[in-house]
Amino acid sequence: MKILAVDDDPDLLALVAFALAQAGFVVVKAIDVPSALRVFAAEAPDLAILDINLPGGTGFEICEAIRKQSRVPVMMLTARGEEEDLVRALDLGADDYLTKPFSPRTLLARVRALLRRAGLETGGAMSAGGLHLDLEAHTLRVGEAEPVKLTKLETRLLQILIANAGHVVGTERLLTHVWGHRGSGDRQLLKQLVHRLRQKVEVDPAEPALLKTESGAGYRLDVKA
Amino acid sequence: MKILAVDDDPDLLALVAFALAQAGFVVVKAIDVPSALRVFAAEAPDLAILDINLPGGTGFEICEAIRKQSRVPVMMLTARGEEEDLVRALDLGADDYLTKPFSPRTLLARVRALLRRAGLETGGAMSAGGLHLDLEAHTLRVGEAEPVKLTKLETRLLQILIANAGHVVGTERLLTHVWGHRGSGDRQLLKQLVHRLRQKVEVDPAEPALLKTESGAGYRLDVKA
DNA sequence: CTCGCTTGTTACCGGATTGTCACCCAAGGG
DNA sequence: CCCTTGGGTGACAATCCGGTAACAAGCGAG
Repeated sequence: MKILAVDDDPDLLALVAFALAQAGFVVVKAIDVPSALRVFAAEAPDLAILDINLPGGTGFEICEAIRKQSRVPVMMLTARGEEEDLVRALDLGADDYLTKPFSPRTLLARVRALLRRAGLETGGAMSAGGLHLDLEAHTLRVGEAEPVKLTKLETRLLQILIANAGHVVGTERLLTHVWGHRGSGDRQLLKQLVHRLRQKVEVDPAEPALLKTESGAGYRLDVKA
Repeated sequence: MKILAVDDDPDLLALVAFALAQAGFVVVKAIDVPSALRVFAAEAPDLAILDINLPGGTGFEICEAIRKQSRVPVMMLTARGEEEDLVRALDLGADDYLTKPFSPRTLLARVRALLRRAGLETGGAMSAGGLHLDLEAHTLRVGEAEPVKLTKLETRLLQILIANAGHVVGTERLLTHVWGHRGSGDRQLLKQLVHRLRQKVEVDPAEPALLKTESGAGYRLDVKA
């Protein structure tokens, strides 16, 4: 999920970007009107957060330009908190509005609400540590790296591992979750699946940093932070 | 357009109802949790405005109950303006939030924004990137080119793809949206539909620029504005 | 009824995914 | 030292899945 954040205050922009990145969003930034429009066209973000007061222009212009070509949710930020701004923003097609100062938690709650309203929240996405699994797109993103494409079985395996991040998941449970039933004696399948998954997601597949083996028990997803 | 307003303060409720009625909405009212649920079930409103503080309960309960059965937009009202309320409301699936006191104008602007967001106000047209889909005329215009005529199924497919432009939409979701039911095993229909649609809209159907395949997952509408 | 368009069905091709087998290595017990 | 066990690895086969074509079945308009 990609979010465009526009603000001319470097500190606030960094804070917003950090909060969003922590929550698993990809953030693209801009500091004025022209760069915001350029980035929007180039990156096609899923949501835009626009400061109203910008050097040489306002967030209203950006909002208006975005609305002409797209229906992505737009959230406006303002320090003023005046009703005029609010009404004007909503009339221009903005979807929400936040008054500075705001807490990162509030920002995230509102962003999530907007995405859900827009029907963009996949419903099927989970994350743990720096891992973000998209169950619908079958992709895994490790930290800020490019998403990796996964197969159906790999997705199912990661689903249960991420759901139990940091804890050992027994071989039997893995087998039944991924293949659902089976003589459940088929450990070879699991070996292969883990092997193939490691080739895709581990930096050094011979020395797994994420998908740890718990000898005699099962596997464990190691999450830092 | 029918709106449910819930508040235990008769004066405020009357004010809200009046403002909404002036703007052309049909308003149904309730003053506590049980009556709100009853009215909601009986009247099936298109939007709900809920006060948080109610005698013998809270608007949260109503919101939760509504969300279990419906996706209509919900707006919460509170006098407190505490962040806890905001976060909780949004987590429960509320779509917006207004702090008392508020002006009728603000209320209306927000209500309209919500309805627009919910797609209840769309004139039967949607666009993303350079694509413009007319749901009534069953036509698609790509950039500045001549509109292409679409069949019913093709329109439905594009509808969900455009609504999720740039994102993978899983096979299952596509099947249920277009055909709505099916043992969901009928991937062949989807294959054919996509194939036929590509013949119509892609410059080079063998090398799709718009309707991308996400192997093992689903399809994605690629928007390069 | 017939024409023409839309939708559903069957079949085949090629590449990706998954299942199977054979073998390696390391640890542990007799 | 030999054997067994559990896991990792590579190669290959079976199967699945998407793209394509051809054709049949539905269906509305005239």
